[in-house]
Amino acid sequence: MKAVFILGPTASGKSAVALALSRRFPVEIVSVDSAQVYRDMDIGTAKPSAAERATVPHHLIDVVVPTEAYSAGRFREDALRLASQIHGRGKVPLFAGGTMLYFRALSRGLASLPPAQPELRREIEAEAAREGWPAMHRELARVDPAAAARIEPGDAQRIQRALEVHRHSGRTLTEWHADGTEGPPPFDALKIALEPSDRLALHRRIEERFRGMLDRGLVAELESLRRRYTLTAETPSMRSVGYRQAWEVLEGSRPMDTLAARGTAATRQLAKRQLTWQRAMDDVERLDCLREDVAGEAAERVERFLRR
RNA sequence: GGAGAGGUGCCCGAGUGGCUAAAGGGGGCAGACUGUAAAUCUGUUGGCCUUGCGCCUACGUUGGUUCGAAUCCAACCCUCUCCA
Repeated sequence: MKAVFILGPTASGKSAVALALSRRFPVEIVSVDSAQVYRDMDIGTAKPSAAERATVPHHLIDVVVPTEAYSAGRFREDALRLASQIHGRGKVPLFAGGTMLYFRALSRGLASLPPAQPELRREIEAEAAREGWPAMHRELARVDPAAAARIEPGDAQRIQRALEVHRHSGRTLTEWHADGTEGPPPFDALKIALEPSDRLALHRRIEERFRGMLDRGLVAELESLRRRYTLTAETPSMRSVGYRQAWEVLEGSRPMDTLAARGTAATRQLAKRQLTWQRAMDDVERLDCLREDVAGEAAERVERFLRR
């Protein structure tokens, strides 16, 4: 069993490479993208167009509504299930995207942990609102000193998660982690990482791309999302790059004319974080995404890999 | 032409005599990261080096008051608002 991974920061041209590969090899594309999973969020997540999606099956796009929450754990399950279905059809899954935690969850596995408990999260949130996160961190230090030592007192999200796991299961996060992870998936993967040889060139591309999103109506898309769904600034989908900045404009807390600059900066930061992950990965083939013929170079690797 | 308000580090912005290389935010840079990850958090951010309670440069410009000025005074330059 084989699979191909194409990972890279935003605006590195992953989708184009994936599509090019799909014309030469019997693949189905599985998106590895924590924002493209949301239905009706099309412009800001740079989803492949309907026409592109018609040429080759794309999976894990539009799988939840924007009010829902997705997760790394759910991604792993979905991805493994899809991989086996695709293999069953005699094809090769092509995982393409930029959510590095999802890639990691897929290739190394996660510790088996209880999933998110929305009611508990609300409960913890309410307590934190009363007593402050430092107090919650102290509580964590009592039940799970190792986790508390690892997690910064200001890191509300991780404190919440650690307390949630403990309150829900009676076992600490540290104990769960000690059980180890699920391990690698049941297939061989060729991992191709797209990396820009020149960060500034990528930054220019990002700026152009974000302005393009504004021209195509990112703000109008968000307005329509707000009409159709019950969303808040804290809804996970609304915290994604571009939507968050546009949200601030619609709320009046930021002037419209700063949107392009703020959105571009946020996208740059995203790309940087993605690259940090990528650089730390081993067993990946690195290709310069700025090269004219990246797709061709990627195709060569895939050719060799599939023939092996 | 007259009356006000204002010019601070890459940007925004606080600061009315010493504790100020200058709060805070943004941006930049670096780092952490196990079911929210396009998330969340941490550090750093004038220059130089012999890395020192060091030297230099810096709060529009020039000059002045003072032991000491981003902070007070004068003149000048520029920006904005209102009146003509």
